[in-house]
Order: sequence, then structure tokens, then C-alpha cells
Amino acid sequence: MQIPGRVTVRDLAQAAGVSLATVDRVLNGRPGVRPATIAKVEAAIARLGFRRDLTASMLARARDIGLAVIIPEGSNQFMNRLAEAAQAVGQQVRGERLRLDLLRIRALDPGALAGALDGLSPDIHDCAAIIAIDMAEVHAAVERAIGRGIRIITLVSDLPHSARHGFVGIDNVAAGRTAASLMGRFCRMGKVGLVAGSLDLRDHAERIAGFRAVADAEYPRLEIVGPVEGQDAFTATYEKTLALLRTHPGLMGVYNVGAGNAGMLTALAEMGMNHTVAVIAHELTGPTRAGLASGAVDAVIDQGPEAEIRAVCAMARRLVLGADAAPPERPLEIRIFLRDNLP
Amino acid sequence: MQIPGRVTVRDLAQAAGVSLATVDRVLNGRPGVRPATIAKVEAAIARLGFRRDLTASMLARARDIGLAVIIPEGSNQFMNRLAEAAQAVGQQVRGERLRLDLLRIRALDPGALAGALDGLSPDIHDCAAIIAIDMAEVHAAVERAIGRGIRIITLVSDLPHSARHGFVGIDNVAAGRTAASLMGRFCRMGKVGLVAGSLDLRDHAERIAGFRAVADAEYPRLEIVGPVEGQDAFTATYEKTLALLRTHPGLMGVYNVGAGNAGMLTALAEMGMNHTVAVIAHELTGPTRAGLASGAVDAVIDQGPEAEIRAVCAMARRLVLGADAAPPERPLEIRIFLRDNLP
DNA sequence: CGGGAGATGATTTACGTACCTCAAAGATCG
DNA sequence: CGATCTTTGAGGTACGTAAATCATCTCCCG
Repeated sequence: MQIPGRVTVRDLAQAAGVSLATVDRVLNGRPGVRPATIAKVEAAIARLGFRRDLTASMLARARDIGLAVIIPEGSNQFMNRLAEAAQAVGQQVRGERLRLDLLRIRALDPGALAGALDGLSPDIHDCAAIIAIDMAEVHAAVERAIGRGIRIITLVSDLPHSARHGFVGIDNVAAGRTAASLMGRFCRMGKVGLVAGSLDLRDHAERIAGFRAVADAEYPRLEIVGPVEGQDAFTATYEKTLALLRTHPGLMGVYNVGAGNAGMLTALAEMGMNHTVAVIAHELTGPTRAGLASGAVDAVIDQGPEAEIRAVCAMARRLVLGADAAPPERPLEIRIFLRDNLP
Repeated sequence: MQIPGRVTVRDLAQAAGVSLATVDRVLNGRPGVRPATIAKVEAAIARLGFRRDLTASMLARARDIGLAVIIPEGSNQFMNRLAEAAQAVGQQVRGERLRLDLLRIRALDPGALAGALDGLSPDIHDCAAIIAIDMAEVHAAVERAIGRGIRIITLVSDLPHSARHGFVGIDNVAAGRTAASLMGRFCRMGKVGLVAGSLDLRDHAERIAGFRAVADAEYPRLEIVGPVEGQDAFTATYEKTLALLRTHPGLMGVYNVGAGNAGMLTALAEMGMNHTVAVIAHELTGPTRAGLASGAVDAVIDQGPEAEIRAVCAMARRLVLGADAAPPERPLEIRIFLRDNLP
């Protein structure tokens, strides 16, 4: 428990041959330091292996880090779960100088998202996490927010060709591949139906692409039918799934890449197929959890909302506090749940 | 980013009608406070919703939290991976006032473990994490360490009837059940062989019990043979697996609950069965990862060494700093990996 | 009623960084 | 060469808690 050879800003100043004030200016990117002096300080940082003490750093900040998490509201179970996770994690990180404000907006409405972003002030929020919709209106709002000095993190759904500071989410192609590997072993041959929310959603399209790639290459005896699109809504998903099941009577498996699991499961139950068809779904929510327990769902691929929110918090902290606080950000894990390993 | 209505120890003192010193005594469990006064302070804590500011708390501590992680050394891939994770996490948490010292001892040697525990001084280590061996010698050493004021956390393998302060690890019965669910779907019928390190190891025995329970109840067309015990060593596992395969020529699946995956896979390859037999193994290590990639392994159940070490760190912090720093400790997740969702 | 122990108060320092002010030194330019 | 601007130094306060010291107060006991 001895104090280790902790390198402080004082040591840094001495080693670099400059004053504390100058070290502080360099460390916090304040203006008024000659490039040559900056280099001296940075050399000393490297030489001494100086690492900013986050504990003290947080304490000294008069203000908390403000993080706005913008999540669509509505009946989408996953989004609700994500919002709950945000609430819960927000509680846990308060006291760590991070304030998480949850904002809920109209779903599937780029105008609402853009409006929410425009309403953010850098005085209140240092950082915002958004579930991106890939449209010009949103792009523009993101640029404006960044211009105001707000860091933007995309969550779940990315905005690749923007200046967003980071993305938190899973590799959806890999998720689709994983689903195919499971499906290929659950039903060796026959027709497998695909259900999606919308092919316009990047994550849904990517999952289907991944599924197709593996199924075609490794399980040629599977015949893929669909996808049908249910807009992540109960009724539409229910009806589309029902139509799919009626069109293809001998269906062996169903893979729903979207959020309308309750609709899909209701359709299956109505056809009396809910225990004979192999079902793979996304996101551990009420319906999928119940489905796993009852045997109506065989496997659930989950992206772990809580882990996602935590990753967002960590990223926000490191974006605001500076890169030296960076734990190397790794992609989020794709989690597979069966009945027996439910958390 | 405004400063929220943060409740400080000063507010507490005022609200409770006592001095700062008394609040400090109560908060840090120091002696010399009448029960009635303690109650007053605690009432004020509850009333104001006071939460100790961890940031400031850590900063004010002159000393870091010292955590010793004791891991057996040898050829056991999982233990090596756990040790690597400890190193890595140790790097990441330095700067958060937590010093993680990794100690490696002779494997499967209760004397070595007891000796390591006895060698710990509370001046150096506030807390120790051990992979328990359920023997009297270890029990006694744990009691002695606790007597000296060192908090003990069991890791991976628990010591249920001891005064250890906490356990970090997965539910091994559930892991076995999960393996059975997968195996039952991978091979509908036929013989499935079990391979273990030793049935004397609590986690191995629990996995087998879980596997048996689900297989018997839900997949009666599977016939379980084994288990054979390979002592988690290459040669013994190789030989035992080979014998198992020769004794039961039509084997459809193999579930290895232990660490000797390289030996098992070598035996399978030698018999030319490495792509026809469904293989489920534990822990994502070199051999199992390669096996997933090549198709020799179908699924890996992993307990996530890094998550385990992180959980140990979190538990150590909360044990040392006091329960008010407690994030509700949840059981570790049982992770399932296929080829396509490898991290 | 005085002694002593226990309980409590008052006050101070320290932790390492952020951030502010003011002064001084140096550079630049007309 | 003086005026102006930029760069740097010096020093301080603040953040909220830990931990220590020393003084004071209360109360029980002999």
C-alpha cells in the first residue's frame, strides 16, 4: 500500500524545465504555448511515463461531464431496454462526475433526432450519444453539434461518413453469420425464413447479409426465404410472418433480425409451430426471454444494452478528458443466450 | 455541467448536528462514537441521500488499494490466460488507486497456496484473490489471512464454507446445462463422451452434473459415456480421450469440461474425427480458438477472464472502501462462442 | 468531588489536478 | 527604441474526503 513512484505534474514541470502553468496549458490544450515548448513537455511526458491521475482530475473539475443519451421512444422493446440500462448506469456513474441525461424522441423520425441535437448546448452537455439514422438531415445536425463543441457518439447504429467521435455497437455482419452457424446446426436442411424490421436499417441489412453469406457457403441445404419487413411493429410483423409461414408450409427455422419478436412469436404460436420451428432472435427482451424459457425461441443474440451504455460512458469520459485516459476501445461482444445461460 | 446539489460531508455534519470529525469516524468505521450518535449520522445520511464521493475518497487515501491475485502457474492455458488478463487489467486500473500484484504459485498444491497467503502482509495487500482448493490447509490459511485484516476473494473456484468475503466466477451447473442444450441440438442422437480434468475439482463436477441433468431430461436419445479424467494435462487427456474414442466408435459428440483441450483435439484429429464429432469445450484459449476457426470445435463456453479480473477489482475496491461504494454484484455471464462471434 | 476514560469538536494538512490571476520576460513591428 | 502582443512563470484557490492532532466536554467510579 506504499505510494508508488507516482509521476505528478510537478515532476513533469521539473523534468521539462518549465513551470506548472505551462504543463497545465499543454496538458489541457490551452493556447499560448510555443510548439517547441509543447514538444519539450510532451517529451517529458513520454520520458517519465506520466499519466494524468483521473481521480484527481475528476475531482478538480468544477463541473461534471454532461452526457446526453438520445433514444427513440415507443413500443420497441430493445429501445426501452436500452433506455432502462441508461437510467440504471446513469445512477451508478453519478458520483463519478458523469451526469447521464436520457432524452427520448419520436422513433424513426430524423427531424426529431436533428431537433434534439440542435437543442443541446455545450454548456450543459459535453457529449451526446445517438442511435443514428442515416439521412442528410441527421448528418447536418451532427456536424452542427460538433461545431458547437459537443462530442458525438453513435450507438447501435452508426453514421460512418460523418465526423462522429466514435461508435458503440456490435458487428452486425458477424451477428448474422453467428445466427447462420446456429441455424445450420439446429436444422440441417429445409427452408429458413427471414424476418426484419426494415432493410433500410443498416444493422438489419448487415445481419441478413452475414446470415446469407454463411448459409450459402456452408449450409447449402438450407433454403432462405424472405425477408419480410415488419417495421419492428407488432401487428405488421405478425401479419408478415403469418404470410411467410403460409406461403412456405414446411419452414424449419425463422431468423428475426429485427425487433418485432412478439409479433413473430404470436404468428408461430397461431400456426402451432412455435415448438417445432428453430427460432433465432435478437435482443434479450420480455418476449424473447419468455420464448427461451418456454422453448419457443432457441437462441437469442444480444448486444448487451448495459455494456453498450457503459461503453458510451467510458468513451464520453475519454473524449472529454483527453485521449490519455483511453482504455483501448474494443468492439462489443456478440452474446449468445440459450435457456440455460440467461443472466 | 453545473454542479449538482452534491451532498458533502459538511452538509452531513450540519444536518446531523455533529462535527466533521464525528462524521468521518462514522463513515470510516473508526471507534469512539456512541451508538446514538452513529444513528444520528446514519439518519442524516439516509435523509440527505449522501453518497461518498469516490473520486475524492480515492484521492484522499494516502495509499493505494493493494490487491494480490494468486494464480497457479504451469501449462494450464486457462490459468495463463487469467494471469495475462490480470496483468492487463492491472495496467488499466493503476491510476485508479488500485495496485494489482500477480503472484504465481505451484499448481494443485494446497501448501503453496497456503504459504502464499501466509506471506501476505496487510501493510502491503488489503485484499487477495485466490483460486481456492477445498482443503483444510487452505481453509486455515484463509482464516489466518482474514484474521490479519486481509480481505479474501475466491476466484473461479469457491470455498463455500469459509469466511471469504466474496466469490467471482460463473455458475458451473448452468454452464453444464448450456453445453447440454447445445449438444442436444448439434447431435440429435447417439453417444456423447465426457472429458474432465478431475472430478475432485468442484467446477468440473458441477458442469458434468448440469450437463447430465439436461441431457437426461430433454435429450434422452443421447447416451452419455465417460467421464474420463485427464488431470487438465496434455498427455493424460490425449490418452484418455483416445481410449474413449476407441471404446465407443460411433461417438457423435464430446464435451470437455476441463482444460486439456489440446490433448482432446489431438486425439480426435488422430482418429480422423475432428470434423465429424460435435465438440464443446470450455475457455477461449489458443487450442479452442484455433479449433473454432478450423471447425474442429463447434462451441466454446467461456467465463471471460478479463471480466473476472475486473469483477475482482471492483469487489476489492468495494470491500476496502466500504459497502457504500457497492455496485450490485451480479453473477458473471456464461459466454458462448462460435466461430463467427469470436471477440 | 476529583480522576480518568470515552466521546466529541475544532482545526489542519494532504491528495493531484484544474483553473484563475497577475507579473515578468521575450518577441515583433513600426 | 518604445509599444504591443505572445509566451512563460509564480502563486493561489478549489474540489471532497482521509487522517491526524489537540482541546474540550460528559459521565461514571471510587
